[in-house]
Amino acid sequence: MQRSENFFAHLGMKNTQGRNHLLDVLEKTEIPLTAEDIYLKLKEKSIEINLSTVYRILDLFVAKGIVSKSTSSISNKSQFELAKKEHSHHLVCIQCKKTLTLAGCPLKCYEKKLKNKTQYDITGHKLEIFGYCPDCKFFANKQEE
Amino acid sequence: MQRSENFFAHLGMKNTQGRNHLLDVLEKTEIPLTAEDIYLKLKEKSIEINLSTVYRILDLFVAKGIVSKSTSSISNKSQFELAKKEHSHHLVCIQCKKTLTLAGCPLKCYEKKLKNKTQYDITGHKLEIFGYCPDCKFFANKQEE
DNA sequence: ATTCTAAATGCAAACTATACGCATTTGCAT
DNA sequence: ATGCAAATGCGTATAGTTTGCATTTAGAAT
Ligand SMILES: [Mn+2]
Ligand SMILES: [Mn+2]
Ligand SMILES: [Zn+2]
Ligand SMILES: [Zn+2]
Repeated sequence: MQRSENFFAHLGMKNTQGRNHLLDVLEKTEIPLTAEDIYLKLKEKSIEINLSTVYRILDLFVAKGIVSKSTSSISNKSQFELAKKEHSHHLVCIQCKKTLTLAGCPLKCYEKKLKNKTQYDITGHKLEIFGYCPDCKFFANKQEE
Repeated sequence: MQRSENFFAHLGMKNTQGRNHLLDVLEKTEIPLTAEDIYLKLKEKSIEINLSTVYRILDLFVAKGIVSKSTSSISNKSQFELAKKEHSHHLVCIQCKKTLTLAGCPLKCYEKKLKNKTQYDITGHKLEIFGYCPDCKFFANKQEE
Protein backbone atom coordinates (compact mmCIF):
# COMPACT_ATOMS: atom_id res chain seq x y z
CA MET A 1 0.00 0.00 0.00
CA GLN A 2 1.37 3.29 -1.10
CA ARG A 3 0.73 6.12 1.34
CA SER A 4 -0.07 9.67 0.33
CA GLU A 5 2.70 10.43 -2.07
CA ASN A 6 4.15 13.21 -0.02
CA PHE A 7 4.21 11.43 3.32
CA PHE A 8 7.87 10.68 2.91
CA ALA A 9 8.64 13.75 0.83
CA HIS A 10 7.46 16.00 3.66
CA LEU A 11 10.12 14.44 5.83
CA GLY A 12 12.80 14.77 3.19
CA MET A 13 12.89 11.07 2.35
CA LYS A 14 12.52 9.23 -0.90
CA ASN A 15 9.30 7.28 -1.22
CA THR A 16 10.81 3.84 -1.72
CA GLN A 17 9.21 0.41 -1.77
CA GLY A 18 11.17 -0.82 1.22
CA ARG A 19 10.10 2.11 3.38
CA ASN A 20 6.49 1.59 2.46
CA HIS A 21 6.69 -2.08 3.29
CA LEU A 22 8.26 -1.44 6.69
CA LEU A 23 5.64 1.12 7.50
CA ASP A 24 2.90 -1.31 6.51
CA VAL A 25 4.23 -3.86 8.97
CA LEU A 26 4.70 -1.34 11.76
CA GLU A 27 1.20 0.02 11.26
CA LYS A 28 -0.32 -3.42 11.52
CA THR A 29 1.43 -4.73 14.65
CA GLU A 30 0.30 -4.23 18.20
CA ILE A 31 3.56 -5.33 19.75
CA PRO A 32 7.06 -3.90 19.28
CA LEU A 33 9.07 -5.79 16.66
CA THR A 34 12.74 -6.51 16.19
CA ALA A 35 14.47 -5.83 12.89
CA GLU A 36 14.44 -9.54 12.22
CA ASP A 37 10.72 -9.86 13.08
CA ILE A 38 10.02 -7.31 10.41
CA TYR A 39 12.35 -8.97 7.92
CA LEU A 40 10.63 -12.33 8.45
CA LYS A 41 7.12 -10.94 8.29
CA LEU A 42 7.96 -9.44 4.92
CA LYS A 43 9.60 -12.64 3.72
CA GLU A 44 6.38 -14.51 4.54
CA LYS A 45 4.60 -12.18 2.16
CA SER A 46 7.30 -12.89 -0.43
CA ILE A 47 8.67 -9.40 -0.04
CA GLU A 48 12.43 -9.79 -0.18
CA ILE A 49 14.32 -6.99 1.47
CA ASN A 50 17.82 -7.23 2.82
CA LEU A 51 18.19 -7.28 6.59
CA SER A 52 20.81 -4.52 6.35
CA THR A 53 18.25 -2.40 4.59
CA VAL A 54 15.71 -3.09 7.31
CA TYR A 55 18.21 -1.81 9.86
CA ARG A 56 18.99 1.23 7.74
CA ILE A 57 15.34 2.11 7.26
CA LEU A 58 14.60 1.67 10.96
CA ASP A 59 17.52 3.93 11.88
CA LEU A 60 16.16 6.53 9.50
CA PHE A 61 12.61 6.24 10.85
CA VAL A 62 13.92 6.71 14.37
CA ALA A 63 15.96 9.73 13.31
CA LYS A 64 12.85 11.22 11.68
CA GLY A 65 10.73 10.51 14.74
CA ILE A 66 8.38 8.13 12.94
CA VAL A 67 9.45 5.16 15.00
CA SER A 68 10.67 4.66 18.54
CA LYS A 69 13.39 2.21 19.45
CA SER A 70 13.67 0.52 22.79
CA THR A 71 16.01 -1.95 24.40
CA SER A 72 14.95 -4.12 27.27
CA SER A 73 17.32 -5.54 29.82
CA ILE A 74 15.70 -8.91 29.24
CA SER A 75 16.26 -9.27 25.52
CA ASN A 76 19.39 -8.42 23.62
CA LYS A 77 17.59 -7.20 20.56
CA SER A 78 16.30 -3.72 19.88
CA GLN A 79 12.59 -3.34 19.33
CA PHE A 80 10.75 -0.90 17.13
CA GLU A 81 7.24 0.45 17.01
CA LEU A 82 5.47 3.47 15.59
CA ALA A 83 6.24 6.47 17.75
CA LYS A 84 3.28 7.37 19.92
CA LYS A 85 2.49 10.95 20.69
CA GLU A 86 2.16 9.87 24.33
CA HIS A 87 5.17 8.17 25.83
CA SER A 88 4.61 4.62 26.96
CA HIS A 89 6.18 1.73 28.82
CA HIS A 90 6.67 -1.95 28.17
CA LEU A 91 5.72 -5.15 29.93
CA VAL A 92 8.15 -7.89 28.88
CA CYS A 93 7.85 -11.65 29.34
CA ILE A 94 11.16 -12.75 30.83
CA GLN A 95 10.79 -16.14 29.19
CA CYS A 96 9.55 -15.68 25.63
CA LYS A 97 10.27 -11.92 25.46
CA LYS A 98 6.77 -11.13 24.27
CA THR A 99 6.29 -7.43 24.90
CA LEU A 100 3.17 -5.39 25.54
CA THR A 101 3.15 -1.66 25.12
CA LEU A 102 1.25 -0.21 28.06
CA ALA A 103 -1.18 2.63 27.74
CA GLY A 104 -0.70 5.57 30.04
CA CYS A 105 1.99 6.33 32.56
CA PRO A 106 1.66 5.55 36.27
CA LEU A 107 4.23 8.17 37.29
CA LYS A 108 2.68 11.52 36.49
CA CYS A 109 1.62 12.20 40.03
CA TYR A 110 4.70 10.64 41.60
CA GLU A 111 6.93 12.95 39.59
CA LYS A 112 5.15 16.02 40.92
CA LYS A 113 5.61 14.82 44.48
CA LEU A 114 9.26 14.10 43.78
CA LYS A 115 9.77 17.53 42.35
CA ASN A 116 8.52 19.12 45.56
CA LYS A 117 10.41 16.80 47.80
CA THR A 118 13.77 16.85 46.03
CA GLN A 119 13.79 20.24 44.27
CA TYR A 120 14.97 18.43 41.15
CA ASP A 121 13.59 19.64 37.84
CA ILE A 122 12.33 16.31 36.51
CA THR A 123 12.52 15.80 32.77
CA GLY A 124 11.76 12.14 32.18
CA HIS A 125 12.01 8.55 33.21
CA LYS A 126 12.50 5.05 31.93
CA LEU A 127 10.28 2.27 33.19
CA GLU A 128 10.20 -1.37 32.21
CA ILE A 129 8.10 -4.06 33.82
CA PHE A 130 8.93 -7.76 33.83
CA GLY A 131 6.97 -10.92 34.30
CA TYR A 132 5.65 -14.08 32.72
CA CYS A 133 3.10 -13.79 29.97
CA PRO A 134 -0.08 -15.88 30.14
CA ASP A 135 1.48 -18.51 27.87
CA CYS A 136 4.64 -18.85 29.95
CA LYS A 137 3.43 -18.45 33.52
CA PHE A 138 1.93 -21.93 33.78
CA PHE A 139 5.24 -23.57 32.94
CA ALA A 140 7.15 -21.14 35.14
CA ASN A 141 5.02 -22.16 38.13
CA LYS A 142 5.34 -25.88 37.31
CA GLN A 143 9.13 -25.59 37.26
CA GLU A 144 9.29 -24.14 40.76
CA GLU A 145 7.65 -27.22 42.26
CA MET B 1 40.45 -10.63 50.61
CA GLN B 2 39.06 -14.03 51.37
CA ARG B 3 35.52 -13.89 52.68
CA SER B 4 34.18 -16.11 55.42
CA GLU B 5 35.01 -19.53 54.10
CA ASN B 6 31.43 -20.64 53.82
CA PHE B 7 30.06 -17.57 52.06
CA PHE B 8 30.20 -19.37 48.75
CA ALA B 9 29.65 -22.83 50.22
CA HIS B 10 26.31 -21.73 51.64
CA LEU B 11 25.21 -20.92 48.12
CA GLY B 12 26.49 -24.21 46.74
CA MET B 13 29.46 -22.66 44.98
CA LYS B 14 33.15 -23.43 45.16
CA ASN B 15 35.21 -20.76 46.86
CA THR B 16 37.51 -19.92 43.97
CA GLN B 17 40.05 -17.14 43.56
CA GLY B 18 38.26 -15.66 40.58
CA ARG B 19 34.95 -15.42 42.42
CA ASN B 20 36.62 -13.73 45.36
CA HIS B 21 38.33 -11.23 43.10
CA LEU B 22 35.12 -10.35 41.29
CA LEU B 23 33.32 -9.88 44.56
CA ASP B 24 36.12 -7.60 45.81
CA VAL B 25 35.70 -5.37 42.80
CA LEU B 26 31.92 -5.31 43.02
CA GLU B 27 32.02 -4.50 46.72
CA LYS B 28 34.31 -1.55 46.14
CA THR B 29 32.51 0.18 43.29
CA GLU B 30 29.70 2.69 43.62
CA ILE B 31 28.67 2.49 39.98
CA PRO B 32 27.55 -0.51 37.94
CA LEU B 33 30.37 -2.12 35.97
CA THR B 34 30.56 -3.99 32.68
CA ALA B 35 32.26 -7.36 32.41
CA GLU B 36 35.13 -5.65 30.68
CA ASP B 37 35.37 -2.94 33.37
CA ILE B 38 35.83 -5.68 35.91
CA TYR B 39 38.31 -7.54 33.75
CA LEU B 40 40.41 -4.38 33.31
CA LYS B 41 40.26 -3.35 36.96
CA LEU B 42 41.66 -6.75 37.86
CA LYS B 43 44.30 -6.56 35.16
CA GLU B 44 45.49 -3.24 36.64
CA LYS B 45 46.06 -5.06 39.89
CA SER B 46 47.96 -7.74 37.96
CA ILE B 47 45.18 -10.23 38.53
CA GLU B 48 44.87 -12.16 35.29
CA ILE B 49 41.49 -13.74 34.75
CA ASN B 50 40.00 -14.66 31.42
CA LEU B 51 37.18 -12.49 30.15
CA SER B 52 35.10 -15.63 29.51
CA THR B 53 35.51 -16.53 33.13
CA VAL B 54 34.40 -13.09 34.19
CA TYR B 55 31.24 -13.58 32.18
CA ARG B 56 30.72 -17.03 33.60
CA ILE B 57 31.15 -15.84 37.16
CA LEU B 58 28.83 -12.90 36.62
CA ASP B 59 26.17 -15.19 35.18
CA LEU B 60 26.48 -17.40 38.21
CA PHE B 61 26.30 -14.49 40.64
CA VAL B 62 23.17 -13.26 38.93
CA ALA B 63 21.64 -16.75 39.07
CA LYS B 64 22.45 -16.93 42.78
CA GLY B 65 21.01 -13.47 43.42
CA ILE B 66 24.30 -11.96 44.56
CA VAL B 67 24.50 -9.57 41.63
CA SER B 68 22.00 -7.74 39.50
CA LYS B 69 22.45 -7.22 35.78
CA SER B 70 21.13 -4.26 33.84
CA THR B 71 21.44 -2.65 30.46
CA SER B 72 21.48 1.11 30.13
CA SER B 73 19.82 2.76 27.17
CA ILE B 74 23.06 4.58 26.43
CA SER B 75 25.39 1.62 26.08
CA ASN B 76 25.12 -1.78 24.42
CA LYS B 77 26.98 -3.51 27.22
CA SER B 78 25.44 -5.17 30.25
CA GLN B 79 26.24 -3.73 33.64
CA PHE B 80 26.59 -5.52 36.94
CA GLU B 81 26.39 -4.46 40.58
CA LEU B 82 25.82 -6.11 43.92
CA ALA B 83 22.15 -6.90 44.38
CA LYS B 84 20.49 -4.75 47.04
CA LYS B 85 18.15 -6.34 49.55
CA GLU B 86 15.45 -3.66 49.13
CA HIS B 87 14.91 -2.65 45.57
CA SER B 88 15.14 1.05 45.03
CA HIS B 89 15.09 3.58 42.26
CA HIS B 90 17.36 6.42 41.33
CA LEU B 91 16.84 10.02 40.44
CA VAL B 92 19.78 11.07 38.28
CA CYS B 93 20.86 14.58 37.31
CA ILE B 94 21.38 14.47 33.56
CA GLN B 95 23.99 17.20 33.82
CA CYS B 96 26.21 16.46 36.82
CA LYS B 97 25.06 12.81 37.28
CA LYS B 98 24.36 13.39 40.95
CA THR B 99 22.08 10.54 42.00
CA LEU B 100 19.52 10.30 44.77
CA THR B 101 18.32 6.93 45.94
CA LEU B 102 14.59 7.19 46.36
CA ALA B 103 12.74 5.70 49.29
CA GLY B 104 9.81 3.50 48.50
CA CYS B 105 8.42 2.36 45.21
CA PRO B 106 5.58 4.13 43.40
CA LEU B 107 4.52 1.05 41.45
CA LYS B 108 3.15 -1.42 43.99
CA CYS B 109 -0.44 -0.63 43.26
CA TYR B 110 0.05 -0.17 39.55
CA GLU B 111 1.54 -3.65 39.28
CA LYS B 112 -1.55 -5.21 40.86
CA LYS B 113 -3.76 -3.44 38.37
CA LEU B 114 -1.55 -4.56 35.52
CA LYS B 115 -1.66 -8.13 36.67
CA ASN B 116 -5.42 -8.12 36.44
CA LYS B 117 -5.56 -6.31 33.16
CA THR B 118 -2.87 -8.24 31.29
CA GLN B 119 -2.90 -11.67 32.97
CA TYR B 120 0.89 -11.45 33.14
CA ASP B 121 2.53 -12.79 36.28
CA ILE B 122 4.53 -9.70 37.20
CA THR B 123 7.89 -10.28 38.82
CA GLY B 124 9.64 -6.92 38.83
CA HIS B 125 10.42 -3.65 37.17
CA LYS B 126 13.18 -1.22 36.44
CA LEU B 127 12.65 2.50 36.89
CA GLU B 128 15.05 5.36 36.47
CA ILE B 129 14.11 9.01 36.73
CA PHE B 130 16.00 11.82 35.04
CA GLY B 131 16.17 15.53 35.64
CA TYR B 132 18.25 18.50 36.75
CA CYS B 133 19.38 18.69 40.34
CA PRO B 134 18.89 21.95 42.28
CA ASP B 135 22.45 23.02 41.47
CA CYS B 136 22.10 22.43 37.75
CA LYS B 137 18.53 23.48 37.01
CA PHE B 138 19.25 27.22 37.14
CA PHE B 139 21.84 26.94 34.37
CA ALA B 140 19.67 24.56 32.41
CA ASN B 141 16.86 27.13 32.42
CA LYS B 142 19.21 29.95 31.45
CA GLN B 143 20.44 28.02 28.44
CA GLU B 144 16.94 27.61 27.04
CA GLU B 145 16.41 31.38 26.77
C1' DA C 1 49.06 -34.87 53.75
C1' DT C 2 47.93 -37.29 49.54
C1' DT C 3 44.72 -38.82 46.24
C1' DC C 4 40.68 -38.37 43.54
C1' DT C 5 37.00 -36.25 40.92
C1' DA C 6 33.71 -32.96 39.64
C1' DA C 7 33.65 -28.30 38.84
C1' DA C 8 36.09 -24.14 37.29
C1' DT C 9 39.09 -22.00 34.11
C1' DG C 10 41.88 -20.56 29.86
C1' DC C 11 41.89 -20.43 25.19
C1' DA C 12 40.31 -20.36 20.65
C1' DA C 13 36.56 -20.26 18.03
C1' DA C 14 31.55 -19.68 17.39
C1' DC C 15 27.62 -16.90 17.69
C1' DT C 16 24.40 -12.91 17.42
C1' DA C 17 22.96 -8.36 16.64
C1' DT C 18 24.21 -4.63 14.11
C1' DA C 19 27.10 -1.63 11.01
C1' DC C 20 29.70 -0.69 6.87
C1' DG C 21 32.10 -0.44 2.05
C1' DC C 22 31.19 -0.67 -2.40
C1' DA C 23 28.97 -1.95 -6.75
C1' DT C 24 24.35 -1.76 -8.62
C1' DT C 25 19.67 -0.14 -8.80
C1' DT C 26 15.99 3.11 -7.99
C1' DG C 27 13.35 7.39 -7.29
C1' DC C 28 12.68 11.63 -8.80
C1' DA C 29 13.96 16.32 -10.67
C1' DT C 30 15.08 18.07 -14.98
C1' DA D 1 13.55 9.94 -21.47
C1' DT D 2 17.87 11.20 -19.02
C1' DG D 3 21.03 11.94 -15.28
C1' DC D 4 22.39 11.67 -10.79
C1' DA D 5 22.12 11.48 -5.88
C1' DA D 6 20.23 8.44 -2.74
C1' DA D 7 18.83 3.75 -1.53
C1' DT D 8 19.68 -1.04 -1.68
C1' DG D 9 21.91 -5.79 -1.91
C1' DC D 10 25.60 -8.35 -0.79
C1' DG D 11 29.53 -9.60 1.42
C1' DT D 12 32.20 -8.69 5.17
C1' DA D 13 33.51 -6.45 9.66
C1' DT D 14 32.73 -5.55 14.40
C1' DA D 15 31.43 -5.87 19.28
C1' DG D 16 29.61 -8.22 23.04
C1' DT D 17 28.88 -12.53 24.68
C1' DT D 18 28.83 -17.69 24.71
C1' DT D 19 30.62 -22.34 24.02
C1' DG D 20 33.59 -26.73 23.31
C1' DC D 21 37.32 -28.77 24.94
C1' DA D 22 41.73 -29.56 27.20
C1' DT D 23 43.86 -28.35 31.55
C1' DT D 24 43.82 -26.88 36.29
C1' DT D 25 41.88 -26.42 40.84
C1' DA D 26 38.90 -26.84 45.09
C1' DG D 27 37.58 -29.55 48.37
C1' DA D 28 35.87 -34.25 49.77
C1' DA D 29 37.50 -38.80 50.83
C1' DT D 30 41.12 -41.53 52.16
MN1 LIG E 1 5.95 7.16 32.01
MN1 LIG F 1 10.01 -0.13 42.39
ZN1 LIG G 1 6.07 -15.45 27.62
ZN1 LIG H 1 23.13 18.19 38.66
